[in-house]
Amino acid sequence: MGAKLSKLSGMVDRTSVDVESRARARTRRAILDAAITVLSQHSSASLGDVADAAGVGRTTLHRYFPERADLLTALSADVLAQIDAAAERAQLDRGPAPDALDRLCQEFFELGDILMCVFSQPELMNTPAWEECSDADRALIRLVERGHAEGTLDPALDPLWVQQVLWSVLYAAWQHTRENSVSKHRALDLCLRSVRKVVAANPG
Amino acid sequence: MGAKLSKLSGMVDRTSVDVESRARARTRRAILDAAITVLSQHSSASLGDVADAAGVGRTTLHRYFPERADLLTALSADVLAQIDAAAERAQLDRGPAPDALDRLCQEFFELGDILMCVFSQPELMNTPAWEECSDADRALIRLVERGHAEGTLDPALDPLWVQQVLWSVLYAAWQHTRENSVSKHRALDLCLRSVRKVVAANPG
DNA sequence: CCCTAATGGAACAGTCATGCTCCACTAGAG
DNA sequence: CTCTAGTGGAGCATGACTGTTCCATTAGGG
Repeated sequence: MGAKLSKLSGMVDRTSVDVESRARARTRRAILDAAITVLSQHSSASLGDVADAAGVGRTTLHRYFPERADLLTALSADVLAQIDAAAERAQLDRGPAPDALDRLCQEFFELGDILMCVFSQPELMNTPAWEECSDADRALIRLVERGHAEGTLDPALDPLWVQQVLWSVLYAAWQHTRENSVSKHRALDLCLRSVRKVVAANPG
Repeated sequence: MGAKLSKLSGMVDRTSVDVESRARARTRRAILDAAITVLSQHSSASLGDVADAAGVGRTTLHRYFPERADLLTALSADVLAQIDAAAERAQLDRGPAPDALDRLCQEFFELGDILMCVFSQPELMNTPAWEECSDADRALIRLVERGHAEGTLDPALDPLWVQQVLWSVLYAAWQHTRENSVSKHRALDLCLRSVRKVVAANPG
């Protein structure tokens, strides 16, 4: 991919590069979004299904991602970036730990299908970049340790477990909306309430 | 399948039927167990992989389950039966609701890969028998409603949500053992502690 | 020991996703 | 308007999985 782009940019001037990038970036994004939607529901969907969902031809998809592995790699990177961005928005280092966890929960909940992708494709997160040390992961670990120090988070729950529970309860919330036709608002409320109760420091 | 069995039983006497059934039942069980193990990790694994894991030839697998769909149907029924059996063992109608939920959690935790199967293959549970009304489901719903009446379970959490959280925290616990090399004992402890905190009625 | 059910391997055709090429079409920059 | 990047469709070769048949071998009951 890099070879092709550099070849193109060598053929045209700077302004043209921008315009091209706009068109290509739009298509690329459409494909990635479609991939997230489709693969979050059926992890072994064909590339044709993804192309259809993206509203592009299979040929075009192959032009952007020559092999299936290329699409998955790009998908992985995109998901990782969006998760990190959500964690950034939550400003985990600010305010009481339980409140910060609330904010993170809400930001992650908004990710929707991206969330489900991570769950239904755990093997997709085995790239070097995901080796359990994304920015979001590290921020969350810091947050939990801070909560322990503050006495606001249950000291019996180590950071990795808090992370597991957070993600799985988010998953539960989305499943709750899908299977039981519960409103997103209600699901988020249950999610927040449940996570808060789990991580709360024992009053005794 | 039924046709073949009835044909066989028509050719031999009663005692032989039992012996045959023993051999066949053993192979059948090996295949189902292998399917649970393999498909819980890679939901689109080939039948050859399942046969290998079961220690039988692909031909033999096809003899028991002519088509892939037949295997999945049998798998679904088997998983459902094992879940119901686990719920039965938990005796949900006995004792305080939180304690009963604890027992259910422990029984489900022991199911291991069966648990992961349900998670990674939700589409597999779309058979008539699974239409959200298995014995285990109904028992759990009764249990939560009883807890609400007793005042021992949080009235803000409806039965379906409790079910979602229970399953997803169980999933989290198993993932915790897989990814973070945590002992099963420790994971179960965290799981029980977390579920208890979530469902507890607010003291205030 | 004998016999049969049960199994495993090999081979085969059919199906489907994939990766690739070629060509015609369209929109948008100049 | 002209030209080109971008696109979409048809077609083709390939490989993997599937479902099936046939045959040789083995384990276990009588």
